[in-house]
Amino acid sequence: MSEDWRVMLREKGYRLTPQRELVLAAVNELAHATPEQVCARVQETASGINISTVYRTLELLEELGLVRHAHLGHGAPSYHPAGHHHHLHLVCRDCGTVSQVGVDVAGPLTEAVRTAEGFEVDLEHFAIYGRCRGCAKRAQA
Amino acid sequence: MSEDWRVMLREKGYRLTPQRELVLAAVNELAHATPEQVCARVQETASGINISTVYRTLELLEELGLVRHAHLGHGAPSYHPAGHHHHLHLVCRDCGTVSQVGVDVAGPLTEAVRTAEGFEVDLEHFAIYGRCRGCAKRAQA
DNA sequence: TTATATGCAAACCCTTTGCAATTCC
DNA sequence: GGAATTGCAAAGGGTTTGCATATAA
Repeated sequence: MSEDWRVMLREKGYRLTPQRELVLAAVNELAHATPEQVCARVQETASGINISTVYRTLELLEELGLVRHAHLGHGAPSYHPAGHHHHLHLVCRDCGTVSQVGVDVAGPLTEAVRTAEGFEVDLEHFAIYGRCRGCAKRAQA
Repeated sequence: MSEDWRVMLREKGYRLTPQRELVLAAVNELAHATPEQVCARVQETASGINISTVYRTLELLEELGLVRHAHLGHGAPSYHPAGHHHHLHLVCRDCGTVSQVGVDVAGPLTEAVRTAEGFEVDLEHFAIYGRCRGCAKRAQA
């Protein structure tokens, strides 16, 4: 499975470039990273790479199903390997901490919305906002 | 209740300005609007108002609990009156349509996350991403 | 009177685009 | 060789900032 994507690239008429390999490797290593962070990582190896190449490459890798992105806040999105097992992101409005929970907690909501609206929910795309345990305690004090 | 906020403003040491009245009125009338849209609406009455005043005022009104904002997509946030009864936003990844459902569908998720993580969920802040009925059908075809 | 609020212009962050130069196949 | 890809620089959307001017209280 690790080499398949090079084949996939070619089959779709794309070319295999060092930049594309490095960007994919960076996303895999960093697990959750903004385009800026991916760029910084790649520049450790290939100092010449440009931020616009990173953006174009992330878009391509996402189209190929190799990476995905999630919006965890008001800033830049976060890219992660598509292979990672699924999880929701919990973002604390006060301290900004990001934690994760399995998608299964969303089962009833997903079902309810599907039944009521015919809408297919993808809760992984946007973070779930709220207050973490510590900040919730602090807020009610 | 409609005039209370002027009192609240003063008590906190803020001043009552025409700009603040107009921005609040615009949010109430538009129900869901970006800062840009609020600005445009206010300019119908007071052509001189500046976009930075709109940003500053929306922040203030939110601090006072008079308006709230939600992130419905990658673009600008959407401001709405705080009084409105609560609802979640469903955003279709394909056609972009925004629909609404009551907060109650989120009950089980809210409970599960609270129990498991001590995290207090606010599902209204970020939209729920996915595919609306029409686009879901189209996608599987 | 005087501290707060405004308008303006400039800067900011994040992202996209046009185009000439480069590189993969 | 020729099309796809890159780097660069410039522009774009959305937002924030510093500062002089205006205004509510």
